Amino acid sequence: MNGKHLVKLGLEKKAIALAQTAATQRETAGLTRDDILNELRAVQQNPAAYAAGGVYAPLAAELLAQQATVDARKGSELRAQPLPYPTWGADLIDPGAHRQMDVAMRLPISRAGALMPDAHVGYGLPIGGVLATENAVIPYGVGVDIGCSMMLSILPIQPDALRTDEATTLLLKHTRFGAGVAFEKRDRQDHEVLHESTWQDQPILRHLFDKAATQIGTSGSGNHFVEFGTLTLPTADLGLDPGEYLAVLSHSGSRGFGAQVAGHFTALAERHHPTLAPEAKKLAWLPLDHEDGQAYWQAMNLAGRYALANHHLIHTRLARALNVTPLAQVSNSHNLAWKQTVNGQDLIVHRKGATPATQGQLGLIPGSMADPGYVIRGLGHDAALHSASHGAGRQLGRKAAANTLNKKDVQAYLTQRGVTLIGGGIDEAPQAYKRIQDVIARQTDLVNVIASFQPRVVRMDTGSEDI
DNA sequence: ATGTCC
Repeated sequence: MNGKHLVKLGLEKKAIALAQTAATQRETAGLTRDDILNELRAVQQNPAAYAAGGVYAPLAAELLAQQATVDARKGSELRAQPLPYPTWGADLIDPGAHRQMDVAMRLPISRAGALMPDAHVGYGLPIGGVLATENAVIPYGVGVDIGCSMMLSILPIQPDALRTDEATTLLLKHTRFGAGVAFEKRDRQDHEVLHESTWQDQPILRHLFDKAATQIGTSGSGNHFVEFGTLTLPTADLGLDPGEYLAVLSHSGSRGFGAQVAGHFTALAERHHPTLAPEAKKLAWLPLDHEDGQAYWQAMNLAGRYALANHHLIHTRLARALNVTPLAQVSNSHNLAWKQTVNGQDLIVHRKGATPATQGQLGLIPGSMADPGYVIRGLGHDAALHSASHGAGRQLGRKAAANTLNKKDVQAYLTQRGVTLIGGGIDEAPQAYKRIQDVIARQTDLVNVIASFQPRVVRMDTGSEDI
């Protein structure tokens, strides 16, 4: 037996060496060359049958590994051309966001997608991107802040009945902001989400429980906020008469817990797809029929419930301090994946900075720290995968905002609109965002606006450079 | 988004 025979079988370097070793043993056992070659062909045809043990086991293992690599590469290959997808407000969207969406639409698991008018560049899927996949979930298609969401509480209080200084005191006393911020043990908040048995189902959830328990009820950094403002309801809805109401609006996420879940499963997804093209690396996915995909799905949904619980605690404390019960509440997640039927197919719809907007569904689209936010009802637009924008969207990146905007202009903008700001960084300046009115105008076929909310006293984290 | 590597 020599190398030539083995090359003829179609074996490669490492496999040839293993085959040679096995063949030598079989020759010693008295088999003819033709018998051995027949055995080798049988191993090639069905390596799994020989992997458990015996003289051909090392060769069989190598052949199985080779096949797995080939399969993985094949399963991770991008389409030559992106599937087409509709865009709302293309005139407001920079080319970078489209380039990212194009890569997402080349994934073999992608089936449909849409770009919302607040879209801008993010990690992996662009912010404002909606992506429907088959039997797969993309951790970075959901984003780092899993379950990031909005909540509005409408209070039985006239807007001018709460003075600005009173609102300021309440926000300072009852909200906590900043990366890494947690409550002291004696101030720790409680919520039923912390009592779910889900926390015991995975090592990473067990590990992150303490962090989650100490951070629940806090707000993070960046664009997260809690604010008092005036809600204007032009026609009866939400079980309320038309009129003006004092309201609390918050933007918050799943804090360190969600961020670490996202990091863990993104790394896991990348290991699932080692041959994925570099431009799609941050779009690595987990199959939902695999235990890793199921684990992400469970952790993601827990982070979604946790983020909403976070809002509830913030709103409950503020309402209690005012000695009132909210008349109505609206909330929605805008960083999450949902099971949804698309064109008759059961798919996974990722919304990364996009508001679910199925027919009649309530949602919240905030503007900026000084511009109005809107309560909307979805119109269930099929091509938008029943979605809308999640806000105004960035016009300037954080660095660009810090470099081009100055405190004086931001203060003037706030003063003109009668907005008091506690904390807040220059990178969150209203001028860093697209005009919310423009963004809303580009999606009149996706949502109906039913009420507007003008911020009055806003609390955010202290940014790298204060305003 | 997150104490930016559990």
